[in-house]
Amino acid sequence: MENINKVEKKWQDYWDEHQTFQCGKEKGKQPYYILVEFPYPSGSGLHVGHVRSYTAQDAIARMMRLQGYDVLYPMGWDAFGAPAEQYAIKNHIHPKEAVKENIQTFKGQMKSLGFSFDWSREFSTTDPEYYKWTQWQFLQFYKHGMAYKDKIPVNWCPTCKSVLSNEDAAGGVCERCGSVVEQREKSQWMLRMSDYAEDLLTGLSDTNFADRVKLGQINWIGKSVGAHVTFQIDGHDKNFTVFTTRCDTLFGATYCVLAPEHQYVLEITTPEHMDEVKAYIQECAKKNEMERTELNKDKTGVFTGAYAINPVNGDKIPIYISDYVLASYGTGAIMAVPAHDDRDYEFAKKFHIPIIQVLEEETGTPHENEKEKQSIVAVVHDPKKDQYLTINWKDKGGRLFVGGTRKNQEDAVACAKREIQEETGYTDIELVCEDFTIRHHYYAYNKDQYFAIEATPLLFELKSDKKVSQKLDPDEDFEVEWVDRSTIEKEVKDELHKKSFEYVLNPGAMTGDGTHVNSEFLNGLHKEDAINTMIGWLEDHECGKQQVNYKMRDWIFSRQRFWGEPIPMIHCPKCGWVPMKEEDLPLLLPDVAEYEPTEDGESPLANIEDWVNCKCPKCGGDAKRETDTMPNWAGSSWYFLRFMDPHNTKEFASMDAMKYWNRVDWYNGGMEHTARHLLYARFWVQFLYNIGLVPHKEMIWTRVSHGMVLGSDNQKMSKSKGNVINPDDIVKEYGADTLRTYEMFMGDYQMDAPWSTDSLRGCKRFLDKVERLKDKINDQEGYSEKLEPIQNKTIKKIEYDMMHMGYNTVISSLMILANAYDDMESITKEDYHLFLTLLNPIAPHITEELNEQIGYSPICEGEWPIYDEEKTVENTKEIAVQVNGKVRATIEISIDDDEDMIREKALSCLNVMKHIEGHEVVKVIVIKGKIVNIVIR
RNA sequence: GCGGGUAUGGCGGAAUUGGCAGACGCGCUAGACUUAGGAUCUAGUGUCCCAGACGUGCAGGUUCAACUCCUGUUACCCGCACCA
Repeated sequence: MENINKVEKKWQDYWDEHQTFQCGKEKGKQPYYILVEFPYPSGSGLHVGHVRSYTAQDAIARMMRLQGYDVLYPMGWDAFGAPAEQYAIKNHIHPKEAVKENIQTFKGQMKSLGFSFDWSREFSTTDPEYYKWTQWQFLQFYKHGMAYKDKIPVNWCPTCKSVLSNEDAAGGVCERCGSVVEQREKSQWMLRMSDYAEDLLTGLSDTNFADRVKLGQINWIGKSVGAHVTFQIDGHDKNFTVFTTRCDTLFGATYCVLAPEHQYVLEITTPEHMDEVKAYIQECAKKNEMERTELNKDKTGVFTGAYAINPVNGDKIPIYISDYVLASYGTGAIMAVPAHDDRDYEFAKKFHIPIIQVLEEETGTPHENEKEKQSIVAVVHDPKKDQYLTINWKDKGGRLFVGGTRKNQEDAVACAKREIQEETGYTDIELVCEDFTIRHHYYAYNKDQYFAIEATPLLFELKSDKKVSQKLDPDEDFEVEWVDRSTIEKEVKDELHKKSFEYVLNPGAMTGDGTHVNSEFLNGLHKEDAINTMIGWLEDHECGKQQVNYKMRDWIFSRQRFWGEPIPMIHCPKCGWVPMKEEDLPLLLPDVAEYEPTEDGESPLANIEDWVNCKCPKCGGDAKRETDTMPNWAGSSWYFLRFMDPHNTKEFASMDAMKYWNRVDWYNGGMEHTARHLLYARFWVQFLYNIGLVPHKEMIWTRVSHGMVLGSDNQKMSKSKGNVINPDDIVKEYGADTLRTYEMFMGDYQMDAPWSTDSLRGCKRFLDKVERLKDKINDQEGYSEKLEPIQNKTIKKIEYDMMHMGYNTVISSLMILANAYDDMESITKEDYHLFLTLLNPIAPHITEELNEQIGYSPICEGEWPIYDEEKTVENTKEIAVQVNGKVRATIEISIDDDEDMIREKALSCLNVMKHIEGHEVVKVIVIKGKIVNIVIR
């Protein structure tokens, strides 16, 4: 098409002039709300990644409008935030100006791509008319006791001079600038999001989020059910509480650990340990989170000199402090059970703390009337040959290690040494490790007896080949063989011996399920029952109770920045914190030229005296404003509600408008926002619901996430890699429709896909071909009969695929349809118009233009075609005939052929006959309309 | 370590319920039309020892039939990461 950009502009202007995409105007249509994450208007302009998701949602919006829905597809700007502030500081302009410029760029780009947004609903989170309501909602949080100020250790970015949320400081580095985050104490506004942990979890069942999105939410909330257990401190009139998910292992607790920041540490530390403890605490304070959570870090810690009393057995167990216990999770204190927790195991090994096994893994099947025995499984390793000593019982038991029963008073090691000597003759061996016992059930045929044995796995190292003669019973008929590891993995079949080998080769805590031992009233119980029994015991003895814990904490809601919504709170020396009067909102940001953060980390607003000084709304006395602003996540937590009623000056959105649109039917965004933004937004909405301001507890029904557009080198696009594609360049050279078509065609929408300019050209060729098809138009009326099946099938497929995000197959089926048109001598005008309508949601400009050229009224004002199910079925079909699962022929079947007929046809194929000749036909499977399989012998 | 995802030609990727693997596009090869081709058209294009056999990361299993279901395993990607 000549001058593609001019044609595109023509139709963009047409849509603007006719307000084609304004919604909510007509009564009686079914509303449908399609949402894409509104962008942060950065200085670098629209990314091809934006184009991908906006086009996808645009295609659905355009199709559904033609189908008669009242489609809300809005766009706005999430424009508060650090980059705009930084940019403004650098260029000595107000961030407002920078944002205005960027919005203009973004909007221009979006228009040039023909997205069918309802621009009449546009707003920016930085508009006072919008952030007035963000502030108003903050006041509601405050008034309902959901916002509070608290002095807490916070993540401090020394470069941005700002406090960061845990989320923004993920991994111990500032998300914005990458600096290493420090810990500081600061008074911060907080929202009680943790109160909503359970509701946020259960609310997921009222949504249709993709599974991976739901999982992201669940993991972030991090629920764990466990117990609180209270430990008395020996010699003190004090106790402390630990959180544990495994209170069933309490009999195995051999020490406790407090976080270095725990309030009791200095009080309980004995004088002789004080110096060491203080030094350790200091060391930890210096370390930032990054260092503390460093990979594979060795456990560190010190003994306080104090002891705790284990409530179940009265044992005195040492109290340590260590930074592997986090002050911020649970109670900041743990009971340590080294036998059954990996971290405790590691710590206990390092500090030589006793390890008590209280849980035995079980193998085999339990049976009545079992005889109890204690036994060993001894693995002997020869380091010189890297082989293991086995006993090959051949068909009388296969390959095993040395095993045997413990005699009276004999310990496991002695027993193992004796058995090794008796069965193999080796004597010069050294114990490497003795692992946790395993409970094994088996049946001994020779004794006609069921046994339950407690077996100790042991590992020895062979020092030399020194041997004495074996001492065998007459019935002991086996070969002693040294074999390597792979042979053992293949040939040792016995469950107990297999497990034992695994145990001794990878010694560590036993964290799985099993049977309790050494645990008095829990003995014999499995994990689940034991936990319940123990909780009952703890509650009866008033030293513990069931407790649920969440990883998710309260939301730190303060930022020491200029470019955010001011928090509408006033501090009065007499009245304390006082909320602003609602009628005084919005609290505007001042128009000043300087807003660098202060050195001590106060918000830039603190420097602006005119602004800070005010009167107390309660007593009228001199007071000061809060100078912190809200985090970036605030404005984006409710913007989708505002789109339903964007010009309302009395409410953030009217209940009527929200009831009309009902909720966001389909929300698309990046995977990177599916955890945090979505959680904040849901929390915000649930709160509004609880105070009666929105119609549903969950206002977002479906949430999907798109894959990234990668550079042609398969790497994330970035300026430094030089692989960035600017959508403007593509639009200019190939046109918006080509870019849109390509981005929909490039691959599975939910997965990352690399950019390919070659493939883009292919899409251009496709659109050119569509244009050329116009030359085939004849002067006949209606649809070409020959094309009707494929036309109807294509309509059906496109509808299905669109709603299932199969955009790439939407286009491939359109390509197939185009090829079918191309194979025709000629096509009718109606055929052509149909094709243009189907392609229109993806490529709206060129289809409108061609449609106009053949004399039709605009597609955007027309209707989506309705397919005829009957016509999607073709009269004849070719199906495959298999012989023993291999395709040997194809046959043509007619729609009314019955099974016998099809069987007949299949069996009479020449090639099929050749393959069944001389064989017996066992059966013939006929799957109607699909396949015939002839099974022969 | 935990959680999730992915693996199919030279490339991007199809295969809705187990039913002809490789749709569609790119790239490539040959030819046609052309002064020309980054235009268009025609034919071809998984591999091989090519009447056939083998092929969806690898090893098994279920089935008349497996990319699809089950068991085990490897690699890569993403998220979380001492969460008791």
